Amino acid sequence: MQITRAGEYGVMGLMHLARLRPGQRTMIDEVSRQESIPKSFLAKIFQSLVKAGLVRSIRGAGGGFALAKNPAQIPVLEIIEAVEGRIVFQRCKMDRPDCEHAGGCALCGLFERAQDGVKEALTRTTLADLIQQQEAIDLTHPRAHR
Amino acid sequence: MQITRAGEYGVMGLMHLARLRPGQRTMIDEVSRQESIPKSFLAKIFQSLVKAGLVRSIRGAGGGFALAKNPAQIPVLEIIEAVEGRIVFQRCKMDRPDCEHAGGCALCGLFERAQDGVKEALTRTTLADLIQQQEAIDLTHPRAHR
DNA sequence: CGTTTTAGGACATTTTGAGTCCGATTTAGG
DNA sequence: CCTAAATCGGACTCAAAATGTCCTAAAACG
Repeated sequence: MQITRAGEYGVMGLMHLARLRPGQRTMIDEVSRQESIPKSFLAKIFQSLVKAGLVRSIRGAGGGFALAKNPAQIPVLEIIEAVEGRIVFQRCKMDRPDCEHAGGCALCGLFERAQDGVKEALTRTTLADLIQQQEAIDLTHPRAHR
Repeated sequence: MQITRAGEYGVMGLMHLARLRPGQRTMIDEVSRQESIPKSFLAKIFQSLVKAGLVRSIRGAGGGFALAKNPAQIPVLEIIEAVEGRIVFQRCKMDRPDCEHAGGCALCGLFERAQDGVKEALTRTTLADLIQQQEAIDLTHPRAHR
């Protein structure tokens, strides 16, 4: 019951991209160093983000990555699900649609509500919100690195 | 990002106990068969529930398990956390209290809100609610086995 | 062409999930 | 007291998932 490192790194990576001047691109190596994320792991994560259409990749010398959408249009849930796959708590319906609990079992109903609780929180906050919140924190609580 | 089988089985086991006449006890073997849960796995899960004070165990011949509290006094979250350990999404504060993000980082804040979303749903529903909901479902959507 | 950079897949390692097994302990009943 | 019936607790196994690493290919710039 946790968000994986991969998902977390994905969000951090996108936060990094979102802080660039619009249109500017940056390389995996840069992001990796600045955010202290293992480079080849981050590379793989970015591949998922590209496939999900959140990031634009430019190959070859002078290439790199850039955000493909406005940060305010990217709910954090979308980032995490792009990396981790869809969040689904409830099991019986997904394993087999003709689940023995068909018609709904109380437990599955509850799990679905719990899942919606997570998703709601992760949907309400966008990448833009996250950056703005971070700036507010940095302002009132300054620290050398970052 | 899921509730584990162990947690799920724990809730199912307690639902089973809660359906007994008050004061009545039942054996692991009985619960295991009726709910189709591997016996020795369920045994281990029940140990956690006993330690958490949700279930009373009676050892020796003629022993078994019985609910230790009123089902209406048992939020499902309590069951799941008894079995799985506490639900904590956020990682930096727990790995080391002097986390580099001290003072709060935006991402941890978000994860905390997501976590609260799950916990809220699992706290609001009690074991008694779950059983009542299940009865309602069984009524409108009858099926042979259970 | 050669260098830089992403793409993609195969591989390695560690942790977690999901059980199993077995000896110890407790208790009821004969 | 002895035995059968239960839970207790820990060690163990096995598989899957998380977390990376590595290497070759492909693309693009100069």
